[in-house]
Amino acid sequence: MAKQAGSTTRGVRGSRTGRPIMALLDLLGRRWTLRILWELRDAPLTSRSLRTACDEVSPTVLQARLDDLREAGFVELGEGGGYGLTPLGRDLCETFMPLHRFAERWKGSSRLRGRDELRSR
Amino acid sequence: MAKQAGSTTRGVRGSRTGRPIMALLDLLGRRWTLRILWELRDAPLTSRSLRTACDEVSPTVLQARLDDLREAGFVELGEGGGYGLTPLGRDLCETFMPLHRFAERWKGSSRLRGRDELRSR
DNA sequence: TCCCTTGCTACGATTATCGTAGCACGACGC
DNA sequence: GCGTCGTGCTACGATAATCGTAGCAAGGGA
Repeated sequence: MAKQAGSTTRGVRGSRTGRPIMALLDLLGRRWTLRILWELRDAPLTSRSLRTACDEVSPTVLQARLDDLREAGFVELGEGGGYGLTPLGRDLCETFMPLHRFAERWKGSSRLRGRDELRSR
Repeated sequence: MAKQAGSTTRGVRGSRTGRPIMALLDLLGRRWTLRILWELRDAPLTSRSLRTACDEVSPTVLQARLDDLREAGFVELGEGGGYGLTPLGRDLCETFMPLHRFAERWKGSSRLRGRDELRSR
């Protein structure tokens, strides 16, 4: 068991605390989860175009996150293929929309350092 | 350089895309980041009580995330000790507050499976 | 001095994520 | 039938992030 990425069969960390906010924060705190939801905000995407949209994520994690999000009921796989948000997932995305405005304001406060120091890539 | 956790000196992934929302989604997508912000939402906490509040995170990651959040301008270390939100960080937390309501509704939709399948822990 | 708490770090072990390649299936044209 | 394309999805070795335990230096009382 615990196949490769191991997130599919693990459930949502913190779900036993009885506080759904913790389970939600944990789910959204996994890498690429927020990004995937963000990229699906407008229209459904196929797994491959979603991968392209997410800066060529490795398909391993992409599938793991899609499984997580499907299990959570935020994302579904359409009949003709392509991943899209469920009504619930759309609600969640609406909740995140103010983040866009905030991000712009954040940049405006010159907190994002100008110099690019991405030496590890 | 690139000390241990390596996130302090890495900058925010996606910052070179010019889209601050990407940098923000990446920062918030790191483990424990959302949780830390959530735990600081009311009052400042010392590093140790913050660690307790976050279900005993390992101090390595806690310090790394605190460095990230301080660098981003969301969190600051008070003079008498204890970490608290900056005005900007408080704004970000306000943006996240609707998430609490959503999480309750999410639980209500019986999406969080009743059975606890935490077999890997 | 002793004790306690603060923020913070070292370092080996474990886990998640990455990157490349590839599978099975179905729809198309020929 | 046959080849070619796209779909969702997986294997697996390599790399990076996270964990867990222990510990440091500095400061504040008693």
